[in-house]
Amino acid sequence: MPPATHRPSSKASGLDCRLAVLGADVRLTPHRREVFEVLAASTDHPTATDLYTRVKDRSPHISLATVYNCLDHLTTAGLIKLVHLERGQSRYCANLHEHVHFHCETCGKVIDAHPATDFDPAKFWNLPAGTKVSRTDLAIHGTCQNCAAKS
Amino acid sequence: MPPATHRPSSKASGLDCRLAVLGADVRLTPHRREVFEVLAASTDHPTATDLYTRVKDRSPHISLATVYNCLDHLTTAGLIKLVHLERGQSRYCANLHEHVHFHCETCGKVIDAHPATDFDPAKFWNLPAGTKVSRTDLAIHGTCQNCAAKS
DNA sequence: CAGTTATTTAGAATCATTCTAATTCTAAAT
DNA sequence: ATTTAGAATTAGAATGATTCTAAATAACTG
Repeated sequence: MPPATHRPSSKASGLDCRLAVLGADVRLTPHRREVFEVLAASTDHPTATDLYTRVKDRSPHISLATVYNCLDHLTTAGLIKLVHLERGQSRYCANLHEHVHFHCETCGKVIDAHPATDFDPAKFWNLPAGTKVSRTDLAIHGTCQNCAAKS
Repeated sequence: MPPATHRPSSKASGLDCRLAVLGADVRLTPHRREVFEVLAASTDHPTATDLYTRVKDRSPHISLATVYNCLDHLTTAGLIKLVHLERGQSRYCANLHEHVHFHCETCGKVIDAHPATDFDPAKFWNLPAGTKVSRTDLAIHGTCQNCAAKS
């Protein structure tokens, strides 16, 4: 094994690659890496406590405060997204492709939906002149396939 | 003055008119009416505690729990909208015209933006077959005119 | 290696919201 | 007008999510 570098994050990996591409400025500590990896492996838009539970399986001593802290740093760095769909816990998402969230009001499930065609919000809404857009969040609420079939 | 009817809400007014149009099913108690009126007169997407403060000027004995309760009923009835833009307090909005929310990440201000052209989310995103859409919430985050000018 | 800075931790604190139980109000029936 | 059942309101307690604090640990810089 090669000698350890100062930063555990400086090795080549999918995550570092992503870091490089995005020019994100986070020090990738082992905990941050783990939180990211667990989130990236999740498709269910987990909450902070969901992630805490999952990460504890690998790092039993991690604290909830650290999970929040890691999530904040990863969000600020643009490596993950924070999603607010309803009252209560925030949810997180590691899908950085352009997408929107479908939220089932019956079972609570959240599904990523990808664009069928180009979408530029500035084309559709009259924003005041001089407004700078940094990101858009579209949430589509309704009933999912499964729940619709049951009723 | 004509004799009082059983329901104070049964008189003609802008609000009743709206109720009739929407076929909403809420008993419009004086508190609910006041919460609605105060929200309708606000353009700043107030939180529950903002509204509590404002309504107290007219009804000093109203409780925060009642404000929450009124807001829940008005939301369920479709008379107002609940908006989740960031972590923390929910915001409310009495603008029922089709619109989206622009959120300034610098000053926190929320501005309604109205459509420049038709917008049908189903045209733009690939939702699973069988999905039923009940509503869409688009939040555009960025820097407002004022804040952009300052920096 | 020593000094400085960032991260992590456990637990306390805070904030937003919901719940509870008692009370008051409303609408309809007597 | 009185009674009744159900809904609305209240104050305060309880809950849940998140943030803060201070101490301990780990990582980077010179």
